[in-house]
Amino acid sequence: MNQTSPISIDFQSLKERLSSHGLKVTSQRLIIYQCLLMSDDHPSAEIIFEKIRVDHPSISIGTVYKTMETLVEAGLAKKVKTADDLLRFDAKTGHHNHIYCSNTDQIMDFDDPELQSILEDYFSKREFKNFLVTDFQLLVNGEILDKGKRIKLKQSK
Amino acid sequence: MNQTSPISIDFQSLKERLSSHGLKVTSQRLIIYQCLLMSDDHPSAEIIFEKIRVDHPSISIGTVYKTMETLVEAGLAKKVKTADDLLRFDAKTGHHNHIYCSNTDQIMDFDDPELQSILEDYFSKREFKNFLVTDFQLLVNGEILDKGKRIKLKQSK
DNA sequence: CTTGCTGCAAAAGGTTTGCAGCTCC
DNA sequence: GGAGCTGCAAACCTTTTGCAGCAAG
Repeated sequence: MNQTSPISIDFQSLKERLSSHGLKVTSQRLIIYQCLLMSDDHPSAEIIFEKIRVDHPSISIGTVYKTMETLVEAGLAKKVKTADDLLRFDAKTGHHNHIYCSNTDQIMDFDDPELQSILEDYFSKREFKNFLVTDFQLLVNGEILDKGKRIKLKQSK
Repeated sequence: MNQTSPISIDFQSLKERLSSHGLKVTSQRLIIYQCLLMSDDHPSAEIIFEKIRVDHPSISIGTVYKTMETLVEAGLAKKVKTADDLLRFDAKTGHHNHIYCSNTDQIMDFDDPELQSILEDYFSKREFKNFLVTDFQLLVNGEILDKGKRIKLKQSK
């Protein structure tokens, strides 16, 4: 878990990825998408906005929301949600599970081929009456024991 | 899945359950808790409010929110969240998984002892460095094939 | 040129909060 | 009688929307 993304994040490949998904290439989309790809912490729209704003003060929060929605629709990002709150995003669109720490509010990727095959095996055998399974995801909740490394990102609640 | 709750829902037992959890017994809490227990569809605060309002027009939405929060804190209810949106509630506090239909916005309980033991087995063997697993939950996404039975509850989106 | 994206500001939910009065214990 | 609930309304925050102007293809 927490490995770096295998996707190259130079603007040229991002441009190609956007246009191959039928999206117009704009500087805002490139920056937002790049920011998401460089984040391994499943940022919210607000967090992406704050990060980008440092270098691109004219960006607007509405654009971030719209772009995230567009990326999700295009299949270039996924929505993630925890037992607590807030919508957050993930550039890894392949199947994987998540670990959520309720103390620090961190979401970490949790990729384990063994678990994956256990679950796929189970679902291939299991029949659902009148229900088509499109996707499944395991969310592991718990607490990071390694204290003091991070502070809670959330604005209280 | 979709079995009726094993919890008795007469006011006397509800009173006892509330006070044994250190909560004052009020008519609003009894009604709200009873409504949640009788629901197998993981209602939102808004839905509970609408259901209750029919017979108890003086109830306020703020009370419903506060009471739900209180019940969750007391361990008498759980929060549930889907890949889409909205916070919803579940009176079943024991470990179980959920099935979510993105077409109708229904959340169904998904209790399978076989799956449960597979997962417990996996987690007992799996070690997490610096992470204490308190809970895990599988969310199955998909579509109900049995069309026409229900309409989407959600107010668009 | 035309489509569709951006920025702005206003609006729209859903949820929380402050407070006075009332209830339960 | 006092702690702690309730109802009401206002506030809050995140997200969405409408629209005029602008940029990409």
